[in-house]
Order: sequence, then structure tokens, then C-alpha cells
Amino acid sequence: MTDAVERDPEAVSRFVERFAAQLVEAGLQRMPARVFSALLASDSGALTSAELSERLRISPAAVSGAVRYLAQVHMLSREREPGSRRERYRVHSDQWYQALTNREAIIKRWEDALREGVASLGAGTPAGHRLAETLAFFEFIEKDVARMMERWKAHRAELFGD
Amino acid sequence: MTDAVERDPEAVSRFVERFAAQLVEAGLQRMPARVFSALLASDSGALTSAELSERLRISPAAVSGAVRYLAQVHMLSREREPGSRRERYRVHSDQWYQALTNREAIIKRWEDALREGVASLGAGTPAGHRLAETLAFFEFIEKDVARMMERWKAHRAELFGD
DNA sequence: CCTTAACTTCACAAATTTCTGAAGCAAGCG
DNA sequence: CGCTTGCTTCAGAAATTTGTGAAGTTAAGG
Repeated sequence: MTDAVERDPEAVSRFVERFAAQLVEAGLQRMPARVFSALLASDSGALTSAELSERLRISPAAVSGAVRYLAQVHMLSREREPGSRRERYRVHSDQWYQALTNREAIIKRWEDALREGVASLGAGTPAGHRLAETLAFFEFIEKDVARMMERWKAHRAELFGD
Repeated sequence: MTDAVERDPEAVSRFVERFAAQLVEAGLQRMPARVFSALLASDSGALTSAELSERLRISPAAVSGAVRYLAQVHMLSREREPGSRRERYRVHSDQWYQALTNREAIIKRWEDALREGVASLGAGTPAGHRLAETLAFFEFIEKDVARMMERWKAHRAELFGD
């Protein structure tokens, strides 16, 4: 076991499934959501493939797929235990806050599409104007979110100590 | 036609499909994404069910479903033209900026699930502590986003005039 | 009132997604 | 070296989602 003695596996599982369901509703796929929730609810903050497979009652293949996705969007990081081919998957708090806000790549592509739209519909048209305003909005958000994260760090230090 | 003479229906359609694809990738369903994009790219900013049906080549049933969803998440508003049973669906810029940031309902439910998690896993446990920090993060974000929207309004006024 | 236009709801067929078991591959270990 | 363990890939069965046609509902207009 990676975790300290679990209080109540039943309660943990209930939380995992409940939180995962909310993530699914927000657009995340089912397995990634469950894997992520399981990590979040683990004392160590890191679990192996076998542990995830057992706790969530899913095949190693499902773990593999979910983990690949989560790593891609930076919601977990992979750790190789030296001298073993066992891998552990970890949620790093900073990392995942960023993943949620840092939709940067997505926003960038929205901006590209909008820029093209302004050009092809004509900057003078009402539609073109609407797209331009939307574009400006995203450009603004992008910068401001970075500042918000700074404020969060300060706030966190205040709450939990640094 | 609700719109002024369209520059190039081909170009409009290309933008609509391209932008919709990006929205889909971000988690929106296909039809809502297409309907929303079509509205965004219309000169009037509002279209009837029949117009959407024709421009997107989809059935009235599909329009109905998409529109119901979009209205629910406040990404468009329904307008009844007085003295007609024709309805028009409109994107109101303020409204949809909010819809994107204002994931308030979703975040609230995340917070609820996290609060339950802290309680049932124990606030003293490492897992409980991680959940509590996550909860604090969302509570912070929730408040700060409101302030960010204020700053956006000021910035927009500066860019486009009030 | 009755007709008709405009949307909505519903059942179902089609397409897509999801998850699994099985096979494959790679890295420790004997 | 070859065995074994652990992750990954893949093909396919099962479940889910999606979009349609058709029937249903509501309200304007005669």
C-alpha cells in the first residue's frame, strides 16, 4: 500500500465517484475523471497503476489510457521509481491548478480561429466587429489569469503558511 | 433573411465550422457549438430556428435541442417577436462572456463535493488537507473572477469606446 | 373555433465512444 | 540470456450519444 492506513475505504470511494461525476459533467472523460479523483483522495497523492486498477475496479488498459490523457493535459506527472519498472502517478497541487486555468493552448486556438474570422468576414461588418470584441476578451483573460494565479499563491501562503 | 447581404456565405460557413470544432474540443457538444458559432458569425447576432436549420443543414429538432442547451447555460437568449410565433435566438456579448467564466454552478457543486470529502476523509489526514486546499482554491477563484470581469469591462470601454 | 405555422418531444437507427481481454514490448533480475 | 513483471497497444463487443423523421403541442390568424 502506498497510503497510510485508510480511514474508511467506503467513504473514500464514495467521494471519488462523486467528485469524478462532477468532473465528467464539466467535460472530462469518465476514466480520467475517476483516476484523477482517486489520486486527489489518496493520502500520498501518488498511486501506482496496479493500485488504481484495484481501487477503481478497472483494467490496466483503462488506467493506461486515462493516465496518458491526464499527463498530456498536465493534470498529473509520471514518476519512475528508480530500480523498478513500476510507475507512480502523482497530482502536484500547483500543477493541477494550472491545468484548470491554463487552458492556454485551447484559448490560443480560439484566438486563431477568431482572427481568421475577422479577416474573412471583414473587420467592418457587424459580425466582424463581434468577433474582434470576442478576440479582445480572450486576449485580456489570458493575461489576467496569470495575475490571478499570483494572487492565489499569496492567498494560499496566508491561509496555510508557506 | 435576418442578416444584411452576406459577403461570402462560403467564408462564413468555413469560420462557423472551424470555430465550432474548437469549441467541441473544449468540451461543448457538436450541435450547440455549431449553433453558437453561427450566431456569433451572423451580422444581426440573432437568427431564427429556420435560418439556423438552413445554414447548418440540420433538422428543426436538432436546432431545438441545441438551443435548449445553450439557453440553459446562458450562452444565448430567446426572443419572441411580438405578433408571431417565430422565435429568435440571440448572442448577447455580455451574456456569453459570463457563461464562459461564470462556471459558477459547476464550481459550486465541486465545492460541495470537496467539502463532503474533507469531512468524510478527515480534515487531519493528508488527503483531507489536499482537498481542503483545493476547496480554498475554488473559493478564491470564484471571487476573483468577478473582479476580473470588472476589469474587462473597463478595458473594453477603453478599446471600443463606451 | 378551426387551420396552420412554429417549435418541441419522442422513438429509433446510426455513429461514436468506451472499456476490456489478449497480445506485444521493454526493462529488471536471476 | 531468458524469464517475469508491468505498462501499452489493439481489435472488437457493449454502451452511450447523436440526429432524424414523425407525431404532438401551442398559439396566431382567419
